[in-house]
Order: sequence, then structure tokens, then C-alpha cells
Amino acid sequence: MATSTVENYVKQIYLLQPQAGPSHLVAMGELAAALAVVPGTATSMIKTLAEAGLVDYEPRAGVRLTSRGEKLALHVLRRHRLVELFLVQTLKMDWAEIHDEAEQLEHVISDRVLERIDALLGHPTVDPHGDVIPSAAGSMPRRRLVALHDLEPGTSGVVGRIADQADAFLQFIDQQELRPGRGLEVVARDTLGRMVRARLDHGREVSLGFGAAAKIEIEV
Amino acid sequence: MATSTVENYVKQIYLLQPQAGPSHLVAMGELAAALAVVPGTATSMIKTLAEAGLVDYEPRAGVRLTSRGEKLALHVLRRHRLVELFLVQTLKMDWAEIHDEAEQLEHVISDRVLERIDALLGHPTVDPHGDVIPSAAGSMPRRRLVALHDLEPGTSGVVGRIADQADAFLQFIDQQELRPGRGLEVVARDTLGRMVRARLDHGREVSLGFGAAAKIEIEV
DNA sequence: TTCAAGATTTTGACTACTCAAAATACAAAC
DNA sequence: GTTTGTATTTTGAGTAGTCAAAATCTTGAA
Repeated sequence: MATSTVENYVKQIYLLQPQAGPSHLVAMGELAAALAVVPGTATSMIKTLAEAGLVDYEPRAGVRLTSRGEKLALHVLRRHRLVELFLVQTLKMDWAEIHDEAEQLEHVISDRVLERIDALLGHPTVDPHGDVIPSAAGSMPRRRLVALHDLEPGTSGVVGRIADQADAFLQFIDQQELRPGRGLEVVARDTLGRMVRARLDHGREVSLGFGAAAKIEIEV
Repeated sequence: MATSTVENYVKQIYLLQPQAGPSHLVAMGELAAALAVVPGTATSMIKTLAEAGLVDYEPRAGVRLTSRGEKLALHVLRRHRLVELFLVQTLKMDWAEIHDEAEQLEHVISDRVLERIDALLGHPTVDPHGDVIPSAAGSMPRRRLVALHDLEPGTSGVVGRIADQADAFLQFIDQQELRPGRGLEVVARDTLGRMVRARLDHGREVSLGFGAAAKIEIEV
């Protein structure tokens, strides 16, 4: 059985993966910082995880989860998010104090207890922060995502996925403040000029060509 | 903060103390067996606990909790028993499977979460096995309980505690409808045949060997 | 009083982490 | 093409807990 430490490592890699470049490799420094250990510790621990088949490790480049590693990460995330919801919903705890509690509990909740909590809460799909709760089978439920350039004006939604891993494009997305999680509403769409205009949830507006908008997937 | 291991040691010493002689010293061998470690491990660990002021250690004689140790033990026991009740009552888990779960959870439940659970359950005083739940302040009322096989025919009382957490035994108790709270009257007792017969408060009668009856403690 | 049996302690070694600090690789700038 | 700065890896050491097996006590019987 995986120790808490192992679970924390794979979980953290999973969470950092989206921010990683097109290689999907999480840098050692970033990982170490996120886990609050010195870089050398992360290096040696990652070697152990690689032995165990949970990650692919490319020295001096970074780490990436194997499918087994990802499965474990999703399992931990499921526990974490169900526990958070449980703390808020059943135990009426304060929104702000649940994260650290869940951080501890996520490592000792058995499958049996977890499924009881899941049932008690009515098989929820999102946690209090709006993060999707992975399914018991160990996969994230599929979300219905629509490319931004396919949305009619007036439609609103939340950025769910960026379907292009190129460095430059991701930097552009960052600059435009279009990272996943950002809410927006389409205000104009010109099929002949092949461009779309959206107002972000904090008021700012952005214009994009269809070529770029096609790669931005929205949860309507 | 005490590690899980430290908490387990003090809890176990607390639980073994009543069976200890008038010296109140728990023998190393017993402690080691209860914790499923080799005796040498217990010895070295106990020295650490003595350093920390949680136990008084008399080499080659045994250990005894200091008042600080007892306070910690009661705190762990409170967590364990509230969690057990919570698992049965709120999560509707099976009587027999809760002990091991609670064994894990008792070490990661914060005071904040614990008090929420306590409130949710309505500040209960006993757990599903009939064991008294120590108060938040760390006090535990002693009850006068008598083993069922020591009761004279004609005596009546209420099942107060099941002194055996083994799965199979708990399932047996369930089948025999002898859970804590059940009223009964001893109708026959055969010291030579080593068995006892009792009529339950809903009319049914059960017969038990002394071996089993010894684990059923009655509040007269 | 001596001795064997049983319990206890000591010793040495191992696992799973961790840090501090020195060594090394790499990319970017000159 | 060398240098410099930063990220990464290596090395050596420490902590908490554990086991196996040898050494040592204690006790009760002969």
C-alpha cells in the first residue's frame, strides 16, 4: 500500500501537470517547492516512485505520471474532494478550514468509508471549490466541452481545456487570462471574418481568430 | 505532536492497565504482543516515551502511564470511540467492520472535526460496543459492570459492554440480539456445565458457555 | 544454593523519509 | 567558445520506527 508520502507526491504531480509544458514533465524544483521539501529530497523520492512504476522520470528534465500513477492520483483526489464536501455539508465546517483537514484524512479513508460518504452526499460530482470529483472507477467524469469558436453570442461558460500544448500558445493563453477556470461570455462571433469576441468574468474583453478559439474548450 | 505510534503505545498501555496487578505495571511482553511488535521494539520505544514524560518505566518490571500519558490515552480513546459511533450511526456501517477503520482515523481527527462529530451525534456517552466515551476534558466515569457468567439466577440487568472486538464475536452478539442496551434476566446458571441461560427483554432466551458470557458485561 | 526457563534488554542492521551542502549539468549571455 | 547562473543530482548524515538474534536478568524448582 502506498504511504501518505507517496500519495502526496503523485497527487502533486497530477496537479502540476496541466501547468507543465508540452512535454507534460513537471520540473523537480516546482514539485519540491509544492511539497515543501528541498530539491534533493524530491529527486531521491522520485527515483523510488519510478522504481515502483508510478512515474516516468527523465533526469534533469522532470517527471510525469504513468497510467498507474495517474490512477492513484485520481483516487487520492477523489478522497480529498469527497472529504472536503463532507466536512462542509455534513459537519457544517467552515469553508476556509477544510482543506488542511482533508489533507490529513485523504490518506486514511478506506474505500468502504469513502463509498458510504459518497452515498450520504448523494454521489456528488464537484467539491466545494468547484473541482470535479473523480469517479470511483478512477477516472474523471467526462465533461461536455465545446470549442470556443462554436459558441453563439450570448452563450456563457467556463474555460475547461486548452487543446494545444505549444509553448507559445500557452503563454498567449496566460497573457489573455484564459486559463481553465475562467468564466466568460461570448459577445460577438463573425463567421466570415473568422473571429470571436468574449467578455471575461472580471470585465475584460478578448478577441480571437477561429484558429486560436478552436483550441479553447468551454464548459457551457 | 504525538505520532500515531506514540498514541498507539499509550492507548494500549491504558487498555492493559486494568488487567495489570496491584503495581499497576504493564509487562513489556504483554504490551509488545498487544501492539504486534517484538519485545525489543517495545523496550526501545518505551524508553522514548519515558524521555517524553508519558510513562514511568521500571526496567524488567514494566510501564505505567504518567498523568500526561493518561490524558493523551483518554484523548485517543475519545477519538476512537466517537469515530466508531459516527461510522455506525451516520455512515450506517456494519458493527463488525468499524474497529479497524477507527484505528486509522483516531490519529488524524483534529479537535475541530472531533467536536463537530460529537455535536452531530448529540454528545453521546457510550460507543457501539458499550465502552464509555471519555469527555473532552479527559474524564471517564467508571461503571460497575459484572460479567454475565458471574450473575446469580434471578438477577436482571442491562448489557453494558461487549469486551471483545473480534468480527466474528460481534456478529454472533448481533445474531443473539445481545447488543449494549438489551435488558435481560439470568434464568439458570450451571457452574459445573459452565453455562448460563438468560431471558432477554423481548422474551427470547439464549444459552451461553462461560467463555462467551465472560465477555458480556452487565449493568445490574 | 544452583540452575534452567522465561522474560527482558541490548546490539546491529534495515526502511522510509528528510536536510545541508558539495558536485554537476545545462542554457544563455558574452 | 568560454563563462556564469540556475536547476538538479549526489553525498553524507540524521530521525523514527522496526526486526533478528545475542546477552542478560529474575524466578521458581531441584
